[in-house]
Amino acid sequence: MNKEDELKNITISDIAQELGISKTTVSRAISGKGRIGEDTRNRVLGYIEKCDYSPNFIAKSLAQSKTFNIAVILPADSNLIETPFFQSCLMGICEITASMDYDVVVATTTEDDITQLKRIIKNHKVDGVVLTRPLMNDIAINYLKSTGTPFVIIGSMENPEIIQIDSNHVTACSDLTALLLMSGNSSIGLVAGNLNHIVNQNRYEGFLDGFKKMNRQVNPGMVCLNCTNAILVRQGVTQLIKNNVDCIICTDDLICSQTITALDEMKLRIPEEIKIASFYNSMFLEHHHPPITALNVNVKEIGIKAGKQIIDFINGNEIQTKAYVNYELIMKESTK
Amino acid sequence: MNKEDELKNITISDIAQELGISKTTVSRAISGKGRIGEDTRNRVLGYIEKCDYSPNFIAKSLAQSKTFNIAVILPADSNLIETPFFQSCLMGICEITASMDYDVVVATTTEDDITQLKRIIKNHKVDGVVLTRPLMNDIAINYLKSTGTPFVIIGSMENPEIIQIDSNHVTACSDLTALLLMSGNSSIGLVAGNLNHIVNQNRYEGFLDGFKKMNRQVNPGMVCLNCTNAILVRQGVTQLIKNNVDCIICTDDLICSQTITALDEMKLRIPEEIKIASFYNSMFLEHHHPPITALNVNVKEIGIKAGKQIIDFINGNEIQTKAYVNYELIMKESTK
DNA sequence: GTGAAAGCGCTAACAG
DNA sequence: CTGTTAGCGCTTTCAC
Repeated sequence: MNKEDELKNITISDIAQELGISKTTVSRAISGKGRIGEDTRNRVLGYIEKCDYSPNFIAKSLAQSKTFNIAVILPADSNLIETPFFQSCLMGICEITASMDYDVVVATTTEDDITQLKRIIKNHKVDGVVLTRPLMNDIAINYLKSTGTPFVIIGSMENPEIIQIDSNHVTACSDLTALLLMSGNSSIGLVAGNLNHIVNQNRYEGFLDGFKKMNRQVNPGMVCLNCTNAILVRQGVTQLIKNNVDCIICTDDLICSQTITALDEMKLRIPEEIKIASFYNSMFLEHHHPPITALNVNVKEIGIKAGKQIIDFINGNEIQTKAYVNYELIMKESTK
Repeated sequence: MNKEDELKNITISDIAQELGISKTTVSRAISGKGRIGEDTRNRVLGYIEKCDYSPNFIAKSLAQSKTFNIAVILPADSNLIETPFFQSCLMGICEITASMDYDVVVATTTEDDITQLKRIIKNHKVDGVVLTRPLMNDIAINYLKSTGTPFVIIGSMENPEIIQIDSNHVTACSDLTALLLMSGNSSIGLVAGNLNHIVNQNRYEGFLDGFKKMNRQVNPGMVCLNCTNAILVRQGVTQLIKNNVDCIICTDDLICSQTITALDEMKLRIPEEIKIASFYNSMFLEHHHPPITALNVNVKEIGIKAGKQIIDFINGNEIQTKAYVNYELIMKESTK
C-alpha cells in the first residue's frame, strides 16, 4: 500500500478537491508565500502529512523557470581521474545542496572539450554551475560568461567578478617553502604539474614567494614545470638530483607518488638522502612510509562553501565573491 | 548578441509562427516521431539550426512524465570517500549518459541514512538509479523496490530480478588465492573490510574457494574479517603474523595501505619477509615501492555498462540482468 | 483571506 | 501529412 501511495502521484488539485478549497490556497500553504489563514494552512499541511504528498518539482520548475539543480563540473583528464580532491568536494556540495533542497547534476570536461557542459546549459537542466578545476584560459568559463549562467569556481582568479572559493595556495606553498628553508634545507626543488591549471600557477608563485621571504635566490635549474606525466616527472627529478637538490616539493599527490617512484629507482632514501613534501594529504601520503609532509585542507568544507555560494547567488542573496578555506601544514618524517 | 540569442529562450511556438506551421509539426520534426513531410522537416530543422534553438527539457519532462535524469548514489562513508573506484565509475556513467541525452544527478548515502536518495525519488528528479555500493541488507534497495523505481546495482546479488553490473569478485579472488598458493606460499592470510559490503563477502568467498580448488585447508586464525578501521587492521595483521602467515591478501587498497603501515611498524620487509596482494590497482598501489600485486578492472567500463543498462531498462529495451566486466591479475614484486 | 483563470513549453490523441 | 485541442502540475496575476 505504501507502494501504491507513492506511485499514486497525488497532486495539488487532489488535495484542493479533498479539502474543498482551491489549488491556489493549497499552493500558498505549501510555499508559505502570500496571505493565508492560519487554520487553513494547518489543515492543508496536516492533510499533506497524512497522505504523503510530495510536490512535482518538474511542474514547479516549468512554472518558475527554475530547475533547483546545480551542475558540478569535474575534470575528466586521465591523470586527475583518481584524485580524491574532486570526490571530497562533490561530497561537500551534495551535502549542502540537499539541505537547501537543491540537487547536483554532474558533468565532466577536459581542457578542450566542454560538450557535456554545453548540453546541460542548453537544455536548461541547472540554475547554476560549480567549476572545480579552473584553467588559465578556460573555455568553460568563457562559455558560462557568454551564456550569462551563474557560476562559482573552486580556485582563484584575478577577475574579482567571478565568485571564488579556495584555500590560499599561494600563501600555503610560500609557508611550506619558507619553513623548509628555515629548517636547514639549502637547496629546495619544485616539481610542478600542468601550469594551465591555475592551482599549479598559484603553488609555483608561492614557491617563489617563499624564497623571496627568506631572501634566497631560486636556482632555475631547481624548478621543473609542466610535468604532466610520469616520464616528465622522472626527467624533472633526475635534473633536480643532478643539481644537488636536498629537498623536493611536489605540487600534488600524483606527482609526489611519481617522484617517489623515480627516487626509488635512483636508490635515494627518504628522508636520509633526500627530503620530500607535497600538497593535499590524501590516503596515498597518509599511509606512505615514511609519512609525507603535506598541506592539508578540509576539502569537503570547500565543497560545502561552494555549494552554498552558488545557491545563495542564484537566489539573489548577498555573498562574498572570494572565500578562503583554512589549510594546515603537517610536518612529517619525510622532511625530518 | 550570442548572449541574447541564448537567453532569448526561443520556443517551439516561435518557430511555428515564423514558419507558418503548427507547433505539432515542429515538435514532430524535432522528435522524429509521427509522419511528417521530408521537406517540412528539413525546413524546420534548417531554421532551428540557424536560430540556435534548444528545446526546454523541463517542459518535455512535464509533458512526458520523464526527467531524462538518472541518479548515481555514492557512498559517503568516511573510509570510502577517497576510494577512486566510485569516481572512475561516475566518469563512465557520465560519458555514456551524455551520449544518450541523459544527465546524472548524484546523491550520497551511508549504511543507515538514505535521506538524500529519498528526496530525489520523492521529488521525481530522476527516471532511474544506479547504486554503486550494495550492502547485504540494503535499505536503499528496499526503498527503491518499495517505490517501484527502476535501478541497477554495481555489484552482485543473489536476487536475479535485480539488474547487476560487476566484475566477478568471487572468481577473481579465487584465482588470485590459488595462484599465490601454487607459487609456494604455504600460509596465506586475509584481511577483509566491512562484510556488510557485498563486495567483501564476494572476495571472502573467493578466498575460501581458492583454497578449496587447491585442496587446501583454511586456517581460521588466518582470516580477519570486518577490519573497518586502521586499528582493527593492525590487530588483524598482528594476529596473522603471530600465526606465521607468509602472504597477506587485502580486500581493498585502503586496507592494503593500512596493512603496509602495520607491517612497517613491525619492521617486516615486503616481499622478503612477507608478501602482499590487493584489489583494484589504484594510484596508491601503482606507485608503491615495491609495486603491489593486484587485481585490475576497467572501472570506467563498469560505469559505462551500468549507465547503458539503466537507460535501456527505463526505455523498455531488452537487457541482460547480469553483466560482467573482465578483470586482470597483475603480479608484481610484492609477491615475488 | 481565497478563488478563477491564464500560462510555463512541450507532447499526444484525435480529426481532417 | 498536418492542425486542433487538451493537458502535464504548479505558480501567479488579478479580482472578489
